[in-house]
Amino acid sequence: MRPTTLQPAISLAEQKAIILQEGRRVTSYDVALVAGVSQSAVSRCFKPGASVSKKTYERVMKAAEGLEYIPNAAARSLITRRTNIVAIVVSHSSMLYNPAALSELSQQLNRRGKRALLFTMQHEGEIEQILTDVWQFQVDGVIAASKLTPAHVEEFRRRQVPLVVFNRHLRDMDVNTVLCDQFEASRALVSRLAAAGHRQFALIGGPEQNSVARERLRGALDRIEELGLPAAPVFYGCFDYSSGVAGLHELIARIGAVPDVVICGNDAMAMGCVDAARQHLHIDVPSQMSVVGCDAVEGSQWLSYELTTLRQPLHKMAIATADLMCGLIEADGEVEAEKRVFAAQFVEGETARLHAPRAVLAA
Amino acid sequence: MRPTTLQPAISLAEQKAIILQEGRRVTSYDVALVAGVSQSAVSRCFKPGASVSKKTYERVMKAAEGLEYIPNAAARSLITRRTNIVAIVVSHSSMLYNPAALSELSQQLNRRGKRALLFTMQHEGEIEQILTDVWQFQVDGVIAASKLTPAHVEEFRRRQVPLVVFNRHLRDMDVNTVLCDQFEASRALVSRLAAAGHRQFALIGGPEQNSVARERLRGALDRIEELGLPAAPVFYGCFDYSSGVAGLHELIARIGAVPDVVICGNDAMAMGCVDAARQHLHIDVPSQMSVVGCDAVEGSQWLSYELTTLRQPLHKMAIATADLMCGLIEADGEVEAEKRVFAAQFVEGETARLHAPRAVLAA
DNA sequence: TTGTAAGCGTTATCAC
DNA sequence: GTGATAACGCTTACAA
Repeated sequence: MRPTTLQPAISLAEQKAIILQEGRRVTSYDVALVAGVSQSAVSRCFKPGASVSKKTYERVMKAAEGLEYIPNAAARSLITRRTNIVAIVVSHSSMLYNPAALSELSQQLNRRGKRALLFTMQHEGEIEQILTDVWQFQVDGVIAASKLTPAHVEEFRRRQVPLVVFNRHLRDMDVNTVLCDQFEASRALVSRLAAAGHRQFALIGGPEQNSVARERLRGALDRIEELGLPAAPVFYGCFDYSSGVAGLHELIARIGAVPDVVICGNDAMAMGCVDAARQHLHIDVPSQMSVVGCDAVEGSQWLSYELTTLRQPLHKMAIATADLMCGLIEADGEVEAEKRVFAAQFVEGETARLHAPRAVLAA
Repeated sequence: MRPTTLQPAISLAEQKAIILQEGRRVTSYDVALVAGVSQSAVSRCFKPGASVSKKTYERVMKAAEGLEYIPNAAARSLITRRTNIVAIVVSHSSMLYNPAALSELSQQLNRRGKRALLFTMQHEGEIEQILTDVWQFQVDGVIAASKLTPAHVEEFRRRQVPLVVFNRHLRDMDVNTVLCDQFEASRALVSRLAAAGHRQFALIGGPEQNSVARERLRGALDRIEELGLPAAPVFYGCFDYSSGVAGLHELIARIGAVPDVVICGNDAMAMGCVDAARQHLHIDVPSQMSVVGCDAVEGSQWLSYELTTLRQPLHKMAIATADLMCGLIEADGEVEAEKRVFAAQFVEGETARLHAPRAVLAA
């Protein structure tokens, strides 16, 4: 380290010239030199709640401003073992189909003094590579909206990196989780639709590997069986609009008739299904067939759709996730894994018939 | 630093136990101890293209794997002055209304070995706070999709942090920029619509402060005037669906008649406008009135809308942005500011009449 | 309250 | 090729 000789304070302009000439960055040492104090005094001035005299503080701050000094986070984190960075791991598709979630998460983290390091993946398989990077960057924690194996979770524990799983159901894993109870929501949805007289259900689900999509399907199928309704065919889509279009055509072919109601794994597919019904097949929605989505994204409530759907309390979930994460970072050690489960909110919309018709006609 | 005594190599298990007991992280020093080499040898093994013998390399890697060692990026960046982190500054609204842009950018950066540190802002005013953070984190560069003052740009230059402005028009500023030529696209759009016989234009723009929105308006107004068409009233919305609905009502009130065509600053507003026309006002689109959007987002091409709009080559723009940024980081010094301008692609859709009717009737 | 000095975990520059 | 050793810019005992 450079000697911390305490000279009577060099002029700001002089020091600025030196820095510029040497082509280096402004350090706390430069500030100390100009302010005429020790380097550690400068450091203390930038630490909230440290003991510094008013006089010292002012001289340091003046010098710091003059030099446009800003502490180097890398150097700080090296010793504090905190980066104030939280990684968010998210798939390309959840970003496209539910951008609000990422936006909310990022905002809630920012509000708590954390920054979001974004990792997007095309395929869930890229997780290995991403985790290697995550370890390198020494992030304070990871918020994952992606599939994780027990081995991955175990590695988080070993490395003592806090992990919160967002909106994924990691069955039987002891891991912090914030999610919406898709299973229960789907069950309740089926109950309500059945009460309105719907009997033949058909399902357009998300990708088979996706845990959220799976839960939604499971809940619906579970309740359909429980109620003794006719078996519901399932079409596995990939969350995009065209899956909804293709799904409806396929399901009708399989059943050999128009189903009473189609439950879709997200809104984009539901809107595809509505459009296919109305525009390709001239089926009136909801009088001839009901369609239900999931997520209540922006466009789903626009006049051309007014989709019947389930809204996830994204804002609350983001708050819970950020709180949980910050708690874990503070705790800095063994804490019981916590699961915060939220209920989905039903959005009535205009694409499902929710009351029994005057006279229920048997087909 | 700890002494680098060269003992004959300690056993992996033993060293693991020590680390666990001391509760510290695995360092290159631990790996060196187990592999029976110097710490600097370990460092070299993790630097691509460094000169190490095969034998040393293998011993080091074996020890590293056994200890699950991963280099600490903070320590590395302290000396290399590279963090491999690029900040992306983006407003809440562009994230919601154009999530694909962020997704593409993040992906292109990842592909080039850079990570994206995400900064979202609610209001463009938060930029000050964000920049302070950006300097702290010593990011290698910043991609900004937000308004910047000349003072901000100057600070980037002073701090020698590469800056690429994405899809914003910073008039008269010497700054790297990747954007779509909104002005020209709007002019061309008006020309085409005028050729199809539209005379009375009306405009629903984005927020007045937003530079992209402003360019779109300017281009349209410019060409409308040039063609000697009737003055077009402007409604300033805020990029959301309801602005489109409100905008149409307001514009019709102002003109005292239904305009021939409404040009909207983005797709969400255009879809609002289409819905308001069809469902509130019973105006047929496009036979009685044309509506044009901008961006060609996901939902705009769905059957219920099939919006006439302008597509920005987002993928290409993201590639250009990432390339430009990486080039700047490599160059590490004075480079001429570069502006890469892309042309918007016209999407015909079904909400605008694009050919002159058989007989053009004067009102 | 303040200054001294010892790290944090790397990379880079040397001799050997 | 390899190992000492000096940075990088900061925080934090500890001594004064």
